[in-house]
Amino acid sequence: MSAARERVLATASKLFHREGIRAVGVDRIAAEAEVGKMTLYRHFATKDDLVVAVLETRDGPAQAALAAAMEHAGDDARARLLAPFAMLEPWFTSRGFRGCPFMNASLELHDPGHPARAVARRHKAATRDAFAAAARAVDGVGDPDALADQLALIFDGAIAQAQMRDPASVARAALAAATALTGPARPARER
Amino acid sequence: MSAARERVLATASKLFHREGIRAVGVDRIAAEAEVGKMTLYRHFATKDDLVVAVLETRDGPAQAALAAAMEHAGDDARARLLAPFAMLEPWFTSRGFRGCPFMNASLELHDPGHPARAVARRHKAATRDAFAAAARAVDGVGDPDALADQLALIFDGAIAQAQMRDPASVARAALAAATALTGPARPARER
DNA sequence: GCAACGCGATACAGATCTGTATCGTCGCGC
DNA sequence: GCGCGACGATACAGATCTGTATCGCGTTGC
Repeated sequence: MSAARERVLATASKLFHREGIRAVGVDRIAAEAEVGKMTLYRHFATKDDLVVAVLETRDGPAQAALAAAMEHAGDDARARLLAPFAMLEPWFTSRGFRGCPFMNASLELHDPGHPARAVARRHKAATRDAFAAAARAVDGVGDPDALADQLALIFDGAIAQAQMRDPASVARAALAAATALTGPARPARER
Repeated sequence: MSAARERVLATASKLFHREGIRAVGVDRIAAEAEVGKMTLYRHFATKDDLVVAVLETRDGPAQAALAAAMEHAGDDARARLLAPFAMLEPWFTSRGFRGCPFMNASLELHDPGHPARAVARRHKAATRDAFAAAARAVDGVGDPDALADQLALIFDGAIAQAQMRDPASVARAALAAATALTGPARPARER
């Protein structure tokens, strides 16, 4: 609604992701958003409220990007399920890669009761459900829900490890593991 | 060597893990370690130095715990390789579970050049190598190094997700994925 | 018995953080 | 044309953080 509010959200989102939540103060956010500090506090009562709002605005686009990667993979259901893993390597090696904002927030805001962590939990549940829906479309998958749990696990593991090991080899390992767990292509011929 | 230094290290390790690195100040560490602030700064020139020292003292015991879990699994090489994944569920559901200190530090200390992140990288490389060594002992594993990459990925993914999803089901998914990727038991009979 | 050193306690400097208070101004609706 | 509300700027309060400076005590080696 408000242009100032949008500028604050976009600036905070960028700075939080690039430098961390605790490392960026509200003064800096207001200055870089070219907004008075009181304007910021009129829209977001506390910094925690701003953090929650930032994560909530990031959830939609993040899910859309996952869906777009699957959609872009074409008609084959197995290729669609594995498409997110194929895009990990270019993502990890892209400039400014900083991991998953929801995971970062959860681990940085150490208190388990922090409201931002509830947003992260919802985001992770939605991601897992997207994998489950895609897995149900693949022939020969015995337990799509169990497979979705495993793929979501690999997905987040790759994002976490990409910041502690060689990102390209982590991405390749994730794709290999996801491919192996999904099973061979077109086993329907067997039946 | 110094008793005061040991108390500082132990106290910092506990507080950093429980409440986060940035959330705990040096005044609090000195007070809870029953040590003067200047004593702390005589042993560790800066807080970053203390953080690095804490992580370095945690590396040895962490590797030892992994090795002990494998050792405790008995003689079967495949069971030894999978033993770390079998212990995830009790670990995740134990009181005070706070994830992996090295991963937490890496994501909390957002700057990629922070010296603590180098310690975390070494720790993760050592963990992967432990998986690789165990994988080489298992019959029927085609590429132990590739399998080690995948298992390390799942291990860290489980630790990360355990803080954002139901820990017990995350642990079960990790064990299932690791088991599936390692392949069937005793395929040597085939050849 | 004494000198030296490690240690604890405390005060301080300087920076930074969240959140509030105040004031002037601009723009839009009525 | 006018009043009201949103906005920008700035100063401030109070807390907290890292790192330094200083002083006095106790223990230990010689």
